[in-house]
Amino acid sequence: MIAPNEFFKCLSDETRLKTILLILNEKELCVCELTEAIAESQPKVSRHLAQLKNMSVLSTRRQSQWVYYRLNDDLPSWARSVLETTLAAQSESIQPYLNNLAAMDNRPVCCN
Amino acid sequence: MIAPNEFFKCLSDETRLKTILLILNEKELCVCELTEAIAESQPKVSRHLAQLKNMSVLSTRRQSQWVYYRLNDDLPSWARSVLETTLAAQSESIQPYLNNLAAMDNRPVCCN
DNA sequence: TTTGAATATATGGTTATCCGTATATTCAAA
DNA sequence: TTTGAATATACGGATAACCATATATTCAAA
Repeated sequence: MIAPNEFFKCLSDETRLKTILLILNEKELCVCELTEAIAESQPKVSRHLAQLKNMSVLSTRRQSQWVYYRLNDDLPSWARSVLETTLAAQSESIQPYLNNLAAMDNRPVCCN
Repeated sequence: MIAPNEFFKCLSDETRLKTILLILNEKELCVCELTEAIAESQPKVSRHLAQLKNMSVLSTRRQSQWVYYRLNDDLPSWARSVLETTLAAQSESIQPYLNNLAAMDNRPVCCN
């Protein structure tokens, strides 16, 4: 049961907020997809994702070499609602990152 | 036009989040009311309020000796919606602070 | 015009956050 | 069983955030 201010702390970093909104938009994404989409270093992305998983905001699924992150199913409904509201207001500003995703070479094929 | 992650940073501190939710619930509150409600030092409360005003989350109105803080009317609707959602989910946990307010001695009378 | 209540700010110190770089781990294909 | 791609973590250093304490400011009543 994440405390509200702790949840907001998760959203207070630009990199983390971007990744969360992209994941919310795409259902699930692996680390290399996110790294490509937001054009940040792999360790930086990975570190923030680990933090979000640790805070129970995200959960993971391993698919051979790839680790897919998605929203934690147990996220409280108020928190999910906050994210949906934010995504709706930011749909335009995340478009460039979605474009990067679409243009990605050798994008792993989700098979599950 | 506050950036979403900056707005969430405002909510990431427990003291700031408490004050914002109380203000949202009560329409407007002065510094001494907030200080009494959440039982924190006056400089601490004042500093956080100044920060929230600086970020355009709150606005102020002077009433002789008292400075009343309220939500900034220009707050983007997504941000206001986030706050409403959070307040609805936290109405129980802010109750003790509302009780402190109600029990406050020499509470300034709002006359405007 | 002095006094006291309400509020704001300055100062210095402590802790938390974030980052780049380097390295470790895991897994599957060769 | 070695190699390379994907991911995770460790380490140091820089900056930001937060706080307690002390002091300044503002205003109205005396």
